[in-house]
Amino acid sequence: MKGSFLVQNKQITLDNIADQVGVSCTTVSRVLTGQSKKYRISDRTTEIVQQTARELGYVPDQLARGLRTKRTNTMGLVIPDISNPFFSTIARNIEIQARKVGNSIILADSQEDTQLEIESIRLLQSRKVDGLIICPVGEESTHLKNIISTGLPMVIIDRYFPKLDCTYVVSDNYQGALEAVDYFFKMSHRSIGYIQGRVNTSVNNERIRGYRDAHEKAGQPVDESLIVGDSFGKRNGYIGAKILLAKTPRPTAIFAASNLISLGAMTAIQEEGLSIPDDISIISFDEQPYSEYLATPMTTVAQQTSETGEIAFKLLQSQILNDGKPTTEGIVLPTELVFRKSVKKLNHPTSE
Amino acid sequence: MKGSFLVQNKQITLDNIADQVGVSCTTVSRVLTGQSKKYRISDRTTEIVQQTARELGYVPDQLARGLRTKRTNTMGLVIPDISNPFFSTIARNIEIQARKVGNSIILADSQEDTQLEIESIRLLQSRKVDGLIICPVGEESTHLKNIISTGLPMVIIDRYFPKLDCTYVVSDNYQGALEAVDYFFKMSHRSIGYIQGRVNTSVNNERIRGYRDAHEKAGQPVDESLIVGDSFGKRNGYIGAKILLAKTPRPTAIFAASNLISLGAMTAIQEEGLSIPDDISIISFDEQPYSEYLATPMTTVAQQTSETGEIAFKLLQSQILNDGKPTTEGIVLPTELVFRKSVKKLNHPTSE
DNA sequence: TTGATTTGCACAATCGTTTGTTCTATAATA
DNA sequence: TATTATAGAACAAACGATTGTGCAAATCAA
Repeated sequence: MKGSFLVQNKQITLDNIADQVGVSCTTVSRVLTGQSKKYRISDRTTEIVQQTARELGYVPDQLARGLRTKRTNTMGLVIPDISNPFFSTIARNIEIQARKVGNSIILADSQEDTQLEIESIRLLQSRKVDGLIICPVGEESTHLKNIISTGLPMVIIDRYFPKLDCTYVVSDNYQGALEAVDYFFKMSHRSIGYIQGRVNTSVNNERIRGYRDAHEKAGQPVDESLIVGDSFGKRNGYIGAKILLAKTPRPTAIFAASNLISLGAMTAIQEEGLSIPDDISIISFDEQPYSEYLATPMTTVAQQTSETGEIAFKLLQSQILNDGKPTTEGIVLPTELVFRKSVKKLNHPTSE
Repeated sequence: MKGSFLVQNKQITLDNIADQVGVSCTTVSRVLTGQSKKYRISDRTTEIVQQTARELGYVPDQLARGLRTKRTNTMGLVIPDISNPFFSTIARNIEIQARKVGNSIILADSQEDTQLEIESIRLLQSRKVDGLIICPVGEESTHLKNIISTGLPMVIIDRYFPKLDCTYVVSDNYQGALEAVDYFFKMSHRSIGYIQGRVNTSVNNERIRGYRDAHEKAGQPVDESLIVGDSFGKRNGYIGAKILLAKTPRPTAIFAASNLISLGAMTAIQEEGLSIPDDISIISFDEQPYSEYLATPMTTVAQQTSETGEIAFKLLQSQILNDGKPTTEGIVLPTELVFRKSVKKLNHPTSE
């Protein structure tokens, strides 16, 4: 019984409606796209067409429509790891904005791999997305340049490329890092380790710049050996912390470049039998829902993730409406240092 | 200069290639879809066509292709909140599997709203997805029944509907809850609060059943007033915990139905000046990357999120290949109780 | 009544692919 | 040499929607 004679229902088309009403499919199309007035379709006809369309449960075929109009109302989203709350929050807000205006999002997870990123883009192009929102994984940008030359509207999020003529939405990584390290100095720390993310990305470069400038402001030289690490992942946090903690004298503070890095660092700290903030202070980039619930509530550099998503979508949309030409160079969003318990005030500077 | 005379590059089509090579577009199509042998296209022609396709940078138009073949190699994914790590992990694994076979995922966030869920489904249908993976938000299922009668392949994840003839992938919520509450009893707890999620969902029903059966096994009556709450969100966790903690005598343990619920509960516990596990023990559904780093490392019921995504996609795919007819009734994945520090062993039962 | 307008709609091409069928040389067979 | 196979490729019709233009009938002006 159950579904054994199931037959794939046939799709209702404009022609079906046209036949039933006794008009041409042209007329049906014009009615259903709200162009009755423009093409002088009588009120009576308009009424009947709408009625039967409703009765038949007509759903426009976006493939056919897109083929003809060259607009799919679909955008591609390429991010390195959708399971990372930082990105999934961005994704969510992009999707919400998109749906508000009847657009859909095709999601591609590049898995932190430039090759997969390139493939993803190809796939999205073949699906005729109207535009692209992308968080590029690496320092490589020639494939991005290619997209631009293609005329496909694009906005880059989280990272940006100085030489690329492409709208971007990023956090003020420089300011965020500067404030964090400033704060360490204010709390009398002098030896501050930095576990960085992927090197040569704008994100990382800017944060390092902030780290350095904070040192300069404080009149402290930068100890290059205190800058460790090479990715935004948890494992790198663990390794980086291990290295820092093994140094003598041990740094009194760690600045972690991502939420995952700080998680990894916490494991290392725990293993060394040290405690936060008594033995070691820590500030982490990326505010998370759980930040305040950690063993020691974490002082973090919060980025505006929701806003990033919303703004990115709106910029992309305006670029699409502007014939594909960018309407803005880019937007940088301020960060906020949220103070909690993971930084200890030292009584006296630890270094000479 | 930069891009001011930018012109949207024209799309390369089969016809373009055909013209250049001097064959018909039929031939080009057949070569490029690997049907040279089948249609006896000479090796020479095959070679040249492939060559020029490459040179011209041909990318097939999936819209046109889909229009003709009725297959888009695109699937819809509808989930209540992509920013929730539980769902984003599932989403990630779905996407990874999908891309392995050249499929794309259109993401829709229903925002825990049945109305939006219905709209999302409509939108996905109009985009001609080959199938749907959905985590329905509510207890309502008539719109799902409609999809099934439409013949659109679908698999439901996380939740399921007994009366619906649709493949599902869920966790063994009953077993997970049973083990957790069992464990509480083993640790001599007798008064165990349960902060539930959305009522009348299969997830919640099963967990409550586990909660009850564990009581029965232990020969303990269920105090209905200890079952509180009505959603999987953080706010509900806070409110639920507030209510439980205000009771006299205060329950000695709380079972939280989601990661967000336990986060909210922790705020309440903190506000009451209580500490975990000394004053109150807690077990939370959903293992998270941060679970072990919490103020008190959290004992959790871990679900197989990655596997859920991977399996869901594969089931959907096999259903599609099977002419839309389900190949399995459904799959339930075991949970695992991961022991940490948030449950205290009581020395003697607290109640009579 | 005649010509000019307006009203209301239909024709047919088009978007880029796929695919069942047909067509034309050439090679094989008798 | 006449006939039949076969290899190699082209024709043309879809798929479902949009859209510039054309064409009657109805209305109006004179």
